[in-house]
Amino acid sequence: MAASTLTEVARLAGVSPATASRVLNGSARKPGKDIADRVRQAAASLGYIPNAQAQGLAKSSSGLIGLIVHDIADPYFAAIARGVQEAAREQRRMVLLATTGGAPAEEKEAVAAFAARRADSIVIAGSRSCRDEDRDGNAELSAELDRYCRNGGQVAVVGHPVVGATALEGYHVVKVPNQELAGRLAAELAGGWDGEFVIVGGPEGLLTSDDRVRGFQEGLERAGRRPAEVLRSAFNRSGGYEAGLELSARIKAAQSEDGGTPSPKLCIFAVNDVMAIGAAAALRSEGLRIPRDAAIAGFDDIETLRDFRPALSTVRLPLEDIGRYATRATGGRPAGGDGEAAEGASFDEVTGEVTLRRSTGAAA
Amino acid sequence: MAASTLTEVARLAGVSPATASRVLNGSARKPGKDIADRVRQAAASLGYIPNAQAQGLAKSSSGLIGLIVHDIADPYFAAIARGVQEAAREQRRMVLLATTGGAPAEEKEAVAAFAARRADSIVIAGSRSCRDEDRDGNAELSAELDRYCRNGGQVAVVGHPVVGATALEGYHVVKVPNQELAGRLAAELAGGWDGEFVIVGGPEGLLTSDDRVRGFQEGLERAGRRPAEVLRSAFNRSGGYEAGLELSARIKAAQSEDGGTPSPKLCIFAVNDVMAIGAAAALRSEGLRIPRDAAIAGFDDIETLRDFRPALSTVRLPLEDIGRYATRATGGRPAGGDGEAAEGASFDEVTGEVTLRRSTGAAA
DNA sequence: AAGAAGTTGGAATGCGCTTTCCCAATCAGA
DNA sequence: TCTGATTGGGAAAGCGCATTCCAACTTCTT
Repeated sequence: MAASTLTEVARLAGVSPATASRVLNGSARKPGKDIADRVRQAAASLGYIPNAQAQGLAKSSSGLIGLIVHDIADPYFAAIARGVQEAAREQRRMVLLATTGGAPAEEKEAVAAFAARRADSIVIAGSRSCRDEDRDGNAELSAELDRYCRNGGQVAVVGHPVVGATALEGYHVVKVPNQELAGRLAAELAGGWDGEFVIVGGPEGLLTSDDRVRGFQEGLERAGRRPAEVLRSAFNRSGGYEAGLELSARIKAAQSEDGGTPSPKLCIFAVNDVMAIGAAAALRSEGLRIPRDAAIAGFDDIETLRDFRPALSTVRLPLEDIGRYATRATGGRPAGGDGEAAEGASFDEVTGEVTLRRSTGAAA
Repeated sequence: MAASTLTEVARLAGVSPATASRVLNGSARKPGKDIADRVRQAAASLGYIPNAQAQGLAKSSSGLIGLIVHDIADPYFAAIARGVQEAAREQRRMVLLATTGGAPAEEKEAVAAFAARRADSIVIAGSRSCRDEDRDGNAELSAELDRYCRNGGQVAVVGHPVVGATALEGYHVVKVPNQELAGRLAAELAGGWDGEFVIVGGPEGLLTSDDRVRGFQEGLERAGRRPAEVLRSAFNRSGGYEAGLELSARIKAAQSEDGGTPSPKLCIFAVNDVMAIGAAAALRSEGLRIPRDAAIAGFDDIETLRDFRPALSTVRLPLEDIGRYATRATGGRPAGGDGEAAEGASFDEVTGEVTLRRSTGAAA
């Protein structure tokens, strides 16, 4: 028994399908009150649920918004997803989810799949990559996005524009000032710290990581410090853990070396919170204490990690808002509405806030 | 410029749409090699992307799977979502996401929306509620689910069956032995603890919470302990925090009361990890230490929380698997396949594992 | 009071694709 | 060489809905 159709409802109500359609779905033309009631009643008694696919086909628009993340279980993406979800709800649209592990080739597949489903818009979160191995993937991805936009799709990407993408109409970027914020973090850290700095970064070519590394170095330079060494590992907790082990060894070596007088301590900047937590776990597993033996800071201010002790110094990013903005950017009228300039690509920018806590020796 | 259509491809290839359809999408009939190549080439040169809506309409099946969670940013749901997503990928389907905050009425809306989109199946995660205020919502939800199943939809719910739902064909439940596991946790805890127990639970009527509370009490009883007092608050971090404040006051009072000789310490069981973390944060903010002044245990073993110190005793649940199983249960052939019995509703069961850690004084 | 302007419901068309059903061509068997 | 069985491609009928165009009314206007 398939679900009942508009035609059945119409027949039961003794009207034409056209009329039934008009009353059941917001059409410009409102049929007479009595007829409308009859139709509505018929629909209710049949348990009629409009077929969104058919509606979509007829109107060529689906009420769908595609969300692309690296990993939905990563709290960073989960937070963004929440924002997207909320905004989608406001706009009475549903979100389609795709996870790609961050590979541009996979992302291209996801875009194609969304396009096939005629999603009205697509939100892409997760660091862009410009690594060599991703060159082809990026090219495919941007080609796919181009096509999607040209066919009237809206896309918003969080952070960086897709590598190689041309800025056509319907292409939005929610910019995240990673570099600047990392610089500010470095500056504030440098203000209260005499020791060396070391950066735990993701693989080279991951734009988000690179930006944060670069910004941090700039911040150090402005503060008159020498550049920090950069350790590279995976952009997740285990990457942080590995780097942490490496650093533990160094710290211990340094400690035993200079016998009594402790050398200036190390301050570790991990380019995101989960890496920082991983690194912290590694230090701890090696018997080191934070911030006694080393300070540590992250980036993102992941909610679930706020109860971590010692509280992690980090840069708060309005993750949920980012998701919301990205969604809204793709949301309203197609283009050139009443609002601000809306020709071609649009760029939103959010901001963050340096948040010093115990892990770098801050008071609270 | 709308995306190109099958007909255009067919025209370019000089064949009929029927033939084009047959070669481009897995049909039983395979056209001749030369023709197939021509069609494929035409499709490639046009950048043809099949319109999934139209396909869905024609075949009445969408390749969509709906996922309903309370909150996608909650790590519990995020983990389940990851499992669902993975399984969906295996089945070459896409997931539609809906968040409801746990209200049955909202869940009903979500089911209706999924039904409208003709999702092939629906996975519902998140505790069922049997509170009075949700009575109507539950009734609507189960009616909606019934209809959905009767129309050939597959639904899998995690934990408990939907309150009031009848077990028809296509209705699956992935059972989580909350009660038993909580009992085991209580037993193990009682083995190494002399003091009192207190339970921090969610609102009464939240089935998952209730089960865990009940199981814990049973475990205590079997261990010859008296039943624990139950504090109720919200089923999230802030609920845990509030309860934690309340408990802090009591602990302090008790401590000051019996001057030197410390009274037996309190062991707090929070019915999920985030509540436990909240409670722990509250104790800490009141200057209490764990496990020195009180022990604490949670439930779920949320991944992001594993680096929390002191490490949280908890019950590990295979969250990702749960999502996977639920998805697979709705996945394969409609019913009565080659596998096990498949008439009517089906029930899968996962299991968990008590994991004692530092927060309750365990060695490591 | 008669024609213009505005309503209101219905018939018909099309969205893009799948899937019978049909027909011409090919092949095996006799 | 002819018949019956296959095969391979095309024509056409929907899938369920929105929407344009029409026809039949109703309400104003002068």
